[in-house]
Amino acid sequence: MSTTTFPIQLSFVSERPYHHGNLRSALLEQAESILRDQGAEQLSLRELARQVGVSHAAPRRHFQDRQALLDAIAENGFARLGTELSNAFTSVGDSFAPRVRALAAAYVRFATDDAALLELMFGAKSLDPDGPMHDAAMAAFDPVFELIAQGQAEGRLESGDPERVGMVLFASIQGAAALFTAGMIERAALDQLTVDAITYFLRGAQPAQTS
Amino acid sequence: MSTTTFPIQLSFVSERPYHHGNLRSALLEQAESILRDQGAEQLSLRELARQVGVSHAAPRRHFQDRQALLDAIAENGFARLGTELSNAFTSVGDSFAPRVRALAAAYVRFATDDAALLELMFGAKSLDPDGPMHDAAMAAFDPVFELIAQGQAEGRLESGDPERVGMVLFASIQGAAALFTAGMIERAALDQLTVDAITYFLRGAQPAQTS
DNA sequence: ACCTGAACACCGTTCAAGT
DNA sequence: ACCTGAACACCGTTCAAGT
Repeated sequence: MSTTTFPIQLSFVSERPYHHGNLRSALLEQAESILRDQGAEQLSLRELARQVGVSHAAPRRHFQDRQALLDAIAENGFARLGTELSNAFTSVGDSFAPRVRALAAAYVRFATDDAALLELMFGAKSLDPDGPMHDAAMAAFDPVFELIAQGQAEGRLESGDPERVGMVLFASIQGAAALFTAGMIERAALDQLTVDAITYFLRGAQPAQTS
Repeated sequence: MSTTTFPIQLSFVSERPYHHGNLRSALLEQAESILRDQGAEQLSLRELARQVGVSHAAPRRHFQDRQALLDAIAENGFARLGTELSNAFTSVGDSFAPRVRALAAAYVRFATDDAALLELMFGAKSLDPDGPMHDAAMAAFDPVFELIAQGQAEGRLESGDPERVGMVLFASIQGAAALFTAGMIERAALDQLTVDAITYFLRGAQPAQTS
């Protein structure tokens, strides 16, 4: 009779002995799954502990309170978003316009795949300037600003602080995803909106006509 | 000895006898105030009832559950947003560009004045197509689409479904406000971003050059 | 070091009963 | 019609105690 006969959510990540050494990651993993399926409001520490198979007080060792757990999830989210944007940037050749489309598509995919996570990430108060998560969050968007710099170097975008120029693109894509996850527009309208937002951005952010 | 000696939150709206006839609006008003100050998560039905001076079961007569209260608040929000956008549209002369700026400014003001309310409005599941609140929500943005139609009629915007064209502007302004309320950018950056979003939209949505 | 069990002060929701 | 009070099944958080 081994001690772990029940195949309780082994999940993707690990097949280690459980209970000792990786409670923290088991909690995070399960919490992310609940978040995705039920939303942040339905995420209860007690239920989470139950599903992972520990007492309701055990999570306290790893997360001081509910908010600390949510913050940790959000931080994971920014890390994953960063790698996904980075992948999109490098996996599509090196011309400017396709990269813009790939980056926007990657962001929209991330946002719509796990709307509750994105909401959590943007709801995290720790995001504000000088907050502990601000740098990690901004780092995720580095590929966007790098791309803007490329567009400027190639004369396709007006000059100026890449963060300032890129923020316009970022805001419109973020807004588009928000309209979809809020249910205001349907999937097809989101795709159309994404294309339009990119088109208008590229035309609107061109250097002033010189002829 | 009158029955109402304590001046418990008389608030703005009414000075009617209280307790009889207007519990519903008293609850809504107080709930909106709590929402603005503390956020939706801190809004407890029991505490709300306490503050309004009724038993914890009394709200049930007017709101079947917590979600119904939140939905009602969101609906009020869309109504108020509608009138504020409408006011912005009509209170600034009738030229196109100033109207765009006024509308954007009004939206940003609404969003940043009461971020928790906007989050609630966009979080309301009842927003999706065929949901009970979708029409009321879309109606609030009528001034935006009307303005787009004006821009098209004056040859300043490319033709096409005004909803499609306007959605790009709407998304970018909404995204800008979201970046601010999330704490990612500061107030000054939001103002700059709003200006840039409008500029890029106006240039990018121009009819194709014909010469 | 890591986890448990009991305890405390809250919730939302329901329902019989009061006026 | 509108509200109350008790009850139920949950919470998050804390803390002494176990191994």
